[in-house]
Amino acid sequence: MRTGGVSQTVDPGGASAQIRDAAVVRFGRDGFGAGLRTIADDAGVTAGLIVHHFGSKEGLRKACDAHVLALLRAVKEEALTDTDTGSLLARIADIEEFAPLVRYLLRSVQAGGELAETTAEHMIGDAEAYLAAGEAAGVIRTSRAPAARTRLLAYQGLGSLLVWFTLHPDDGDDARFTASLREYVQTITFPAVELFCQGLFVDRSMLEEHLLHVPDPPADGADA
Amino acid sequence: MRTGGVSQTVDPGGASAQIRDAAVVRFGRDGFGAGLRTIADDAGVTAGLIVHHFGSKEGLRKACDAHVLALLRAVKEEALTDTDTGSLLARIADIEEFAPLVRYLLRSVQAGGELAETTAEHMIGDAEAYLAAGEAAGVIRTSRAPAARTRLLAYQGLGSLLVWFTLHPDDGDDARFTASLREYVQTITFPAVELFCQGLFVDRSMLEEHLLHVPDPPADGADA
DNA sequence: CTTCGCATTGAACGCCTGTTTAGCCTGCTC
DNA sequence: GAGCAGGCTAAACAGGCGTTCAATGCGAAG
Repeated sequence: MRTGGVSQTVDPGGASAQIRDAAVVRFGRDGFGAGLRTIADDAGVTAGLIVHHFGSKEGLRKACDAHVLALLRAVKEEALTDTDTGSLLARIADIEEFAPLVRYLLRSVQAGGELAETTAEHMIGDAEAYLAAGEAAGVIRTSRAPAARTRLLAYQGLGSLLVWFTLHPDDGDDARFTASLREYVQTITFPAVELFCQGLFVDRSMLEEHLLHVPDPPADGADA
Repeated sequence: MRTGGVSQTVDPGGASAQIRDAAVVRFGRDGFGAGLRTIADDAGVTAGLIVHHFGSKEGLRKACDAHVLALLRAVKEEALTDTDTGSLLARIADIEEFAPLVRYLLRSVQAGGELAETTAEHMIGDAEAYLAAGEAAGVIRTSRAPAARTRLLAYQGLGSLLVWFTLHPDDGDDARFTASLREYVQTITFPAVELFCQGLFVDRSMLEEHLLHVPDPPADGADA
């Protein structure tokens, strides 16, 4: 109904918004190799109009990037900070309306590029805030390399979600995508909690060995 | 010298092997969107010959998949089982000769498909063996959901490496790729050891809470 | 020496890509 | 009502894609 293209009576935001929305969906489904004509068909317009509005395909993608980023930022504001950023994303995608956004975001991380970096930094920031709050509340252990730990957790959370996403292809079916993410959370939550609570090794000998060999643990994990 | 294409005096394995090797390098560098003519140029042949030998582009990719998988399997046999499969991959890629193979593998995981699944299963198998050995030796804690824990660790290891790989593009420079992976290991090792030794939370209350809500933790993490 | 077979080539094909261009058609302004 | 502006379309363009095909050259077998 929304993507009909023929009967947009209210026309929310004009045709360019409609194109952008269709592009987010199509890019998320098929990746960024999707053709302009396909997107144009989805939006009920022509390929030329896309170029007319966005200059080029890259312009369209940047518009999508900005749109998705802004929308997810707004949504995240309302949600409480979650234990795991991957779980947070999955929970957001559970709201049917936002599934395409999350899918677009994952495709974007998969493909690399500016939004991928922004997303990673964003998740690192989230993790940092969560860890700091936990440390202050006394429920999270302090680390000898806090920044590196933050980065590790963010990469692990985003990365395992990405691997799951890559390995469980939905055929553009939002319901399947949502169900898959739900299954991901269900599969991963318990072992994650277990790992975070009791670690993996029975003693700290390995850690102390590392501390001997590298007296100065990496202070940060930032680069570029 | 090896990829010269003009002066293959010994011709190891024939031209089809040469094409395959060039394809592994080019696919690893540019992704699977790389054109047949580009690969043909790299190998010093024509696009038609590739199709003649491999039937189609997909046939070429499958040949690359099989080749890379066989080669990395052979290499891994020689190496001792490492703590982390990501570290193992990085260490293999450190041998200059194998960097293109690892890059191809990561591209493959990034793109999804059969080799991605095989790789994931492979890493899960490695992790399982490592964890079982550790449990038997009494250095690794037992889990209430061993299979799910194994899967989590494999996904985290592969996923964080993949995110790093995506976020740190080398321009097809093997040295940069190798250096990047080395930096990855260096960045991630300490916080990983710390996490595995002491966990993240100061007590087990969160775990016990989960055990109350879900009296039967997920026995396995397998699907499909 | 001839003949066969196979690796290999270069050109062509049809399709799809992003982009450009010319023109239409609507609605607003004077 | 005339004229202009701009959203929008259809067609064409140049280039890349994977694939096909006829023809070449070479090396081995008879």
